[in-house]
Amino acid sequence: MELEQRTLINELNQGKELAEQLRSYLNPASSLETRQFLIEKILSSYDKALSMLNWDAFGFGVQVQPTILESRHSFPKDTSPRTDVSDQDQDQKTVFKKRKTQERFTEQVRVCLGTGVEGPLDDGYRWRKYGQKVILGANFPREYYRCTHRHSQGCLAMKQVQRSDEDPSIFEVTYRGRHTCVQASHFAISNQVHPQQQKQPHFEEKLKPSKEAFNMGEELQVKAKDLNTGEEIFPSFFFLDEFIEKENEGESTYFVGSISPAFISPATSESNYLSTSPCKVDSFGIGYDVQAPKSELTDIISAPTSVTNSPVDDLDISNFNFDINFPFDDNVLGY
DNA sequence: TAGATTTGACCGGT
DNA sequence: ACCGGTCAAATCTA
Repeated sequence: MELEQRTLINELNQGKELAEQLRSYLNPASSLETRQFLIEKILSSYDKALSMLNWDAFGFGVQVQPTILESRHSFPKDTSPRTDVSDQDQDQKTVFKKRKTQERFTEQVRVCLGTGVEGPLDDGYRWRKYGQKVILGANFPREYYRCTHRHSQGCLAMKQVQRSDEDPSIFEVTYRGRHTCVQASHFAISNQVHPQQQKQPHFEEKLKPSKEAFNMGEELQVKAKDLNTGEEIFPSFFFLDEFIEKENEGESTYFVGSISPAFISPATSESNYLSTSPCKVDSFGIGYDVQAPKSELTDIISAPTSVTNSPVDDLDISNFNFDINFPFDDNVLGY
């Protein structure tokens, strides 16, 4: 808390000083690069400060600028982050009322068996398991997860994972609430995030046989394209290469393609890269597909399967440890 | 040592 | 009373 306050003040002060520096460089004699450099640093400082305020780390109870697009269905107001420990008792009493009113949706995640994969693949968010329950009539226990940043950022997103009885290769993942946290991509900018944030989600830790395949080298570039707009999405948490709507027994379904083998193995062929077949097996024997009802999926902002609403949209990379002395050059700045 | 997981206890809804 | 969901202390792990 104290550290965050100091960091916030530091960022704001830095922004002010840089703005003053910039003012002194406004004469035509100074180079364009210098001015551009200063502008970027100023923006970076303010982004960091605003990001911290968005976390509500100081209990201001306000969001400076919503970082997540509003859902068409509004979420309950009372699910805002808890800022007072003394609220815990009352929170405990009202938890079930909240549960009923909270937005939720379910997706099915298929994982090919016999590959050492024992659970759904990483969905891009960091989750903390808080419970496991044997469900009546179900062969497999239900697992309960909440967002790792529940306490640090007041994020109330949760999910349940239930392995299907009929098809053990299918995991039904039910998401509740939406992410209000800022999560760094542990794939794309893992070299910039805090060491604690670099730790891979537990699902990935279970992928012992294929762990090397998931080893994100710094040189590995991950790109995804939204086929609807042709727009390139980068970085992507989910490495989705397709986002195709199809009709399925009268029910509209988003069919999200398999994890790109290009992600798992950059050396695999391009034909695999565009595969959408369920449980596509790549050279490492890993497959993945996701299905969710369109009507629900589109309502859930935090839905990890939503390309347009991936956490990346909420994440300004400048928020994460861009050192103030980071040597921006013209290429980086894009001028 | 901090953060994650496990697991029995507890709670509220039905 | 039963069941699903959550808590929290104990334990694990990097």
